[in-house]
Amino acid sequence: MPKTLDDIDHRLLALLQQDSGRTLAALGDLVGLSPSAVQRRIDRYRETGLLRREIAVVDPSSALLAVCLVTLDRESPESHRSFREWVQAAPEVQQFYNVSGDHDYVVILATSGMAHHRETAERVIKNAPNLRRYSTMFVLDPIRTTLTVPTR
Amino acid sequence: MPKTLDDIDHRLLALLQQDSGRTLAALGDLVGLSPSAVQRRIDRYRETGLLRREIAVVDPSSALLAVCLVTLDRESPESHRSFREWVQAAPEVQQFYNVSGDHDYVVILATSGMAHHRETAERVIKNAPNLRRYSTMFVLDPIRTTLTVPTR
DNA sequence: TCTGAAAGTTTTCATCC
DNA sequence: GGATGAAAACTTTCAGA
Repeated sequence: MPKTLDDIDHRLLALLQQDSGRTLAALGDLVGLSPSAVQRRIDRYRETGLLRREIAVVDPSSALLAVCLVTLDRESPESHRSFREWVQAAPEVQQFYNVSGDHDYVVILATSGMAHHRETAERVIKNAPNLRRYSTMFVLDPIRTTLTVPTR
Repeated sequence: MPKTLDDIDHRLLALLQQDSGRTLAALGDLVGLSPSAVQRRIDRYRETGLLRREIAVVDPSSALLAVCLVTLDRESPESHRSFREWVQAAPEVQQFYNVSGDHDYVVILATSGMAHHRETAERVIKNAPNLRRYSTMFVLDPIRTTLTVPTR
């Protein structure tokens, strides 16, 4: 249970989401806290599950990104379940959302090029049972790619 | 200039994109290299710009995510430029792609709830000059949210 | 209960082989 | 690519507010 976060917590979380490579001392300077106080707060974020992990970000311009919109044929739970499992098994699936509206899923594929993309789309999406509709938008320019979410 | 990456580089980069919290010793064990050799490789990734930074990942289920598809009215460079600037200025814009196909842009908004979303969509997107079409898919379940890209 | 400071431990960095 | 010593960071503990 995340206890109520104060203003310093929000600033700290925003900083960590932008760049977690800073030292505790540097973070402390930025928010006005001692390094140990900063560390205690970060520990709490991890314990409560608010902070999941740290990752290294690779330059996305070296990859081919594609946003795929998927609609399945029916609302049968089995077809959704098997579709999810199939998609989740693919390492090329960078993001995978169940969404509201005309489509059921948004799948963002990250591949090394068009040949790899075609192979992946074929294997991961087009082979899905009960696939009704499927469209692809290729990313021409990844203007911003973050995972930042607001904490308040 | 990324020199040609060998197999160990690819494995190292995959590990770092999954979780960069590991020590050099742990990484070395996983790929069969000494800690200092691992460090040299990581330094090279940073120098060449392949590795941009490290970030902390906050649990996305605490936020309201929305995938917005945007089409502008004309191909006038000015309207695209001003739209980009306007969108880029908003901290709620988690991802922002220029894409091929019927739509011009995909914008993923991360907000604290529906009230925040409506305010943000109004401010960031609906006020755009030359906005032709705009649709929103709310994320019901963020099944996978990574920034992983293939390195080969 | 939370903060800040200091001691002990681990990791990282630079140089050498 | 590996190994070593030096520097830096992190973790733990403890005293104070």
